[in-house]
Amino acid sequence: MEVTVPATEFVPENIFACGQTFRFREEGGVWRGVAMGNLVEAAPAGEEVRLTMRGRPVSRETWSHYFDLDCSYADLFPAADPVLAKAVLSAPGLRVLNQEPFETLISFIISANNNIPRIMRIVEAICEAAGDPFEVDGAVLHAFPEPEQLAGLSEAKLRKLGAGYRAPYLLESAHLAAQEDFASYADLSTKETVQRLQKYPGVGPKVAGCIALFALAKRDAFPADIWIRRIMRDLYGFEGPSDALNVFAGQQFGEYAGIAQQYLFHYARRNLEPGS
DNA sequence: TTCCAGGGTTGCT
DNA sequence: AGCAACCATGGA
Repeated sequence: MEVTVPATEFVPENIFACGQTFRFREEGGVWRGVAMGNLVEAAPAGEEVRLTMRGRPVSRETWSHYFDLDCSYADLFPAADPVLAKAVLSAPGLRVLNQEPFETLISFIISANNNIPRIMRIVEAICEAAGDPFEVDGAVLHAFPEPEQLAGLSEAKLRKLGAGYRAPYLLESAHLAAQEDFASYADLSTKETVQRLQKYPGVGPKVAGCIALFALAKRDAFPADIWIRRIMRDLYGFEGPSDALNVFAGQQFGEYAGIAQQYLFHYARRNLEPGS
């Protein structure tokens, strides 16, 4: 499968290195990662970016949804916010993906009180330990595990892979997810979605917001990590619990507040001071 | 050595 | 309901 996209609408670094997915790396100007049992490559091709997917057959429509290609990222927000406008200008070609729910659930349980390079290592180790192997050009890659496959690992094994104290959360959540139909979340409001996701151990309001936004297409979900809280405090003068922050974000950024959140996250990490 | 990272859970008030 | 201590790990 091959898809080409205008380079102005798809900047791999601002998509894959933005903390929404943890399986993509850059090498020699080409971004590679695994999604939906495929090796995904994003390579520059003149005025376009060529996306090449190899592995388990997946329809073009599914890929289009994965990369959110049917959504134009121009004019998503109310026009009168200079901070957001600056953040948007600083991250051209950013897109919010629609990832697999179970992978997103597990990845963001791991993300709690953790940093992105380490999250990537742990996710990769879990895929190698429990995911279905597949071969592309003689290289062996691994899909993200199904819930039953992850549930088959021991707590000791998960700790050895770097999961630390989150190991039991991962196992219990994998067992729960094996009984779950994530398609049923399509009919729920963002608020109901975020509440229901918190039945998973290791999932609080922030992680639930990430799953809602990055996997369940709830574009008004507004997950607030330390960087988002920092930028909301310093540049918007807002501090408060996640419920109040969601209300504020909806008023300030509109129905695509989650996409605004992704621009702001990108901007904060490049322009704000760490710590405090 | 201490602090920090896309936080959550537990226990106390 | 709000709040603080605690939680594995590794890089800075």
